[in-house]
Amino acid sequence: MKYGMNNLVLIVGATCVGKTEIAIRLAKHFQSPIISVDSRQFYKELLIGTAVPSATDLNQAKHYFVSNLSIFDYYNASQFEQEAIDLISHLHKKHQTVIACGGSMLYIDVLCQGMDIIPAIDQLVRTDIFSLYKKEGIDPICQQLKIHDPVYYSVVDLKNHKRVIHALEVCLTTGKPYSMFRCGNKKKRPFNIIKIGLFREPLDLYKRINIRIDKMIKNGFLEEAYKVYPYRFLNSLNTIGYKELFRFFDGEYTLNFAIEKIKQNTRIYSRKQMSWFRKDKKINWIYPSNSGEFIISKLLRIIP
RNA sequence: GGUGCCAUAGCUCAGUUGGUAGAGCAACGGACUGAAAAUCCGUGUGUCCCUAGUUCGAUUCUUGGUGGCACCA
Repeated sequence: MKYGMNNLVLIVGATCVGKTEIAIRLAKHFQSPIISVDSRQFYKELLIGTAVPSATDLNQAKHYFVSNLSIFDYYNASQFEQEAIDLISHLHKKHQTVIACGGSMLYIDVLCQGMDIIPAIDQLVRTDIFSLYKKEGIDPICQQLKIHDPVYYSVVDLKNHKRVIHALEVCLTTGKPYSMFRCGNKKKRPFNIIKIGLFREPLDLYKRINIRIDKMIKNGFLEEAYKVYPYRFLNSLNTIGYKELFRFFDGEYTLNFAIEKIKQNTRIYSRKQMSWFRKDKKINWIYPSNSGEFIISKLLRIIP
């Protein structure tokens, strides 16, 4: 680590592992703000179901990217990259160490190494392609992609409609193959990044997940979800917890079944997170089952 | 007590005209560059309830058990 350089201490880990508590302890130690890297805590209408930190926790340190958007806003990882990087460089003027904390895998990677620059998609192109997909399925989209970008066509998962559709959107908007923009360059950030991963054994984690979800229900998750039920078609509401409760409101699920499904899908999500994080060799893993003081003293040995 | 039906993967069930078996869900693993809590992909050894018999060979047919369900007394 270079002397005198600014730090970004990034706390990652599966949902429910206990990131918030550690982040706040560190933030208090360094007198530093916290940047949330959680793609669902952005939305101000979603509080209980996305487990945003409590009011008390939020008062312990200045938080950014929490409740900063509405469910009606369009947002993506590239926008987050720009906003977060600008904010961090601003914060580094006052704080040598800034804390970041969250579990959204793509957003974490984008924060650390950036994303390729792609022109904004034309809205007309987007709706055209989507209605074609709705009408005729993925095949005609794949065929068009084959013509416009044979390179990407040969590597993309052709069954994953989101990838295929996006690639074609870029081709048709720009008139150039999507693979031209997709170079995968990793950006160097002008600060040290210290990645800390919190790990718990699955059974321990699953127990915490169950407790948290039961608590959410007790704290009024149903009311919160019912308020946004009319807008269920929004992407921001295609979210674990909300989507299962919507099916309960539809009469398709009983409440108990919906709650079981939320727990189950949260477990699955935690495994997907771990399968992403396992590949990242820069993460320093620690076990948060130890006492808070012990962990902080251990972390301070890692952080320059 | 009598009769009938059922017993196969963690669960719900297919199936094998006798050559040791497969779907859905669950579980687990993986991918991931502008919708990412999204989206997509991969993985099935299980005493085919037990016992005895027929057979080269039984999860499959027969006998007798055990358990469950239904109907009749």
